[in-house]
Amino acid sequence: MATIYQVSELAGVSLATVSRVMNGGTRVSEKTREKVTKAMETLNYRPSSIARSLASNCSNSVGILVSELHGPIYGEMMSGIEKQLRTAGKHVIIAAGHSDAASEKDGIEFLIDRNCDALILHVEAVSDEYLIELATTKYAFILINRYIPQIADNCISLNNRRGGYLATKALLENGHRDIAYISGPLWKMDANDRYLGHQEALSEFGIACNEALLSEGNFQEEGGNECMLALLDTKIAFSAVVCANDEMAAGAMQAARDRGLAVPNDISVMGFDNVLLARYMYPKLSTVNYPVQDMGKMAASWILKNIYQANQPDISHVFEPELVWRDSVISL
Amino acid sequence: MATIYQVSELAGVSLATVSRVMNGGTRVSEKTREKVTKAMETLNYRPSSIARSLASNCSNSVGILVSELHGPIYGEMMSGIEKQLRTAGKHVIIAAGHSDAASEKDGIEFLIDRNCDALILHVEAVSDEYLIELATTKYAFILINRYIPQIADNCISLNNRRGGYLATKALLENGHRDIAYISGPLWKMDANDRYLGHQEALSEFGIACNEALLSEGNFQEEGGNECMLALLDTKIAFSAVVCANDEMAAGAMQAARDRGLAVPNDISVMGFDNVLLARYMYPKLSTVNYPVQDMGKMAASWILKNIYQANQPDISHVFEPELVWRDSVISL
DNA sequence: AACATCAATGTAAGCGCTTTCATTTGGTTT
DNA sequence: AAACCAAATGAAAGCGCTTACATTGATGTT
Repeated sequence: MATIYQVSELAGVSLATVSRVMNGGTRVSEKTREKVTKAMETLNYRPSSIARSLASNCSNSVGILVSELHGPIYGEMMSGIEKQLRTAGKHVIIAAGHSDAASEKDGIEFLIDRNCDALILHVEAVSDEYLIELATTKYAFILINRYIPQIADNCISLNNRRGGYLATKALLENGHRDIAYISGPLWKMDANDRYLGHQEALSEFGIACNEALLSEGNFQEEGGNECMLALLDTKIAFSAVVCANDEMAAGAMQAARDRGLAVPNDISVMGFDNVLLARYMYPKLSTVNYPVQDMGKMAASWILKNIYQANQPDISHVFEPELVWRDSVISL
Repeated sequence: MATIYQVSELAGVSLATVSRVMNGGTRVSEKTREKVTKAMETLNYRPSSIARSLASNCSNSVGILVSELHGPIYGEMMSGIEKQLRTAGKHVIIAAGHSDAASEKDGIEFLIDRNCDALILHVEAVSDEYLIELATTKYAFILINRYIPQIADNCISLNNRRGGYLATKALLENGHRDIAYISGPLWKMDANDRYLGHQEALSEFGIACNEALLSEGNFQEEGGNECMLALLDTKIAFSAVVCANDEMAAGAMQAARDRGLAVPNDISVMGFDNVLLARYMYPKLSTVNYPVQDMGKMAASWILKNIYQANQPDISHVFEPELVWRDSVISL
């Protein structure tokens, strides 16, 4: 591996000059720039990103922590982030947090120890306080899918409440009046917001929210299944169920079928997130779109702008969901 | 940020000693080890991974290039890799190759420029020659899901042929005799191998392979859909179709339904890969399991063993697929 | 012609570690 | 008590860059 030293020697200039032509910025005469460039090519010179990092105190790396590397949401998110960041010559170091507080902290520490210039965090278990402290005292990061008022500028989130509202409103507008709800764990803010939106839509249509028609799930297929069964067991009639995410909707559909109910004819099902599999389900799932890839891109932009002083369009901190109409809901 | 220098000062020892206690290995008296450890804690010392990398000529990072960060397969794969590598204190830098030769080369260069100690590559467009040259002259890497005889030790792949064989054999054993096949792009080795397995099973049962019942798709849902339509249009009767991956199976099922055929009663559908969505489809898809997460882990082990001299169990280079029996196939 | 100015280039001091080699230390041996 | 030895420690030279500051040499000014 050729070093900058050998380049400088071959080109007959000083180290500083080589460094200058590498980094573009400062003025170097056209003649020497050419000499140096040619020397670099001859030697097939590759600057050592590590040495640069040490000398410049900037690693050009950003860490990203997601709950799981698999799973429908995270892939999209990382995809958006990577695209944006690689274009800018930054690289992405990944780690998984597994939705567990200790493990999430671990992941954050790990990334910090890796000298990332900044972090993109999708964490759900770690406390607000921890994050607030991290933000104010130590490290640059942006939070995806979470909103903490005290550090609002570090947050990029979805308007979950509006999403919940849209889902239920769509059902309402199509004649449904008895609507069950399968929520995520209500201690999670997004789950809670989505449910709030549901209530809002109901009350807008003058319908009392029947607590008996709420079942709290775990955001997973099997939870959706169980909740649906529980709902059916109440013997309270309902013509539609809205699920706080698509996986649970899949489980709910399955449960309905197992009880001999047809979707959507006997019961309409609404999802949330619009993950890939929503399109693959049968019937295709009506759901609410969560523009997670765009949000990933935006997070990357935030970092480019705030950490690397790059020009970037304005940052949106809250994204709006949209209804996606497919086949799992009928009009009454 | 405290540096090693401050630690050495506070502990009253030399830099070298601090370095020694950090790196465990060499002998340091218990007393000084304690002094140093305490000093580190007091100062909340974090070694700079960058400085260490520069000095030790080892970045402790491994680059991973996948076709897409989203998509059902890659998430699982990265998940396996990350788990394994992080446990060993290595970090993972990701990049996407987008199944395009130029873009894949780009990604590889990018990762090399990032001073990765080794690479894990899931590439499909780049040529064998390029990879052979890379392997022999320049860089350490392991290939996932690809087999190149000349550099077999750098490859971890699935026995695709056997998978194809298993899929068709299962159908055969359940009484199906007229079996259509929707393949992936046959220039891709995995697609071709799967098809070869299909033929093998047929001939084992003494059935001639009818070329008219082969339709070449693109490994995507919409391709599966089109192929199925084409197959149906031939008017040749068949009671089952095996698809070279699950996405195409989803498309095929959709197409069958659009033509008024029930799955599995009128037609059985077999997939391949056992991606997450196979479980979510309706009916649940019978398929062939592709243990991609384990393969990711194995790739990581290979690197740990070969690059970092860690103790690791023996490396398997080819993984065996297994049949997953679900609801999309009936017995005749 | 003497001087100020400024772009182009060079010098050298780090950045925070690892590692080789030399030195010190304290316990054993005789 | 002298001599010896291994274990513990220290000194210092890098690793391959960036960058503040110094130097050089054209050019323009008076």
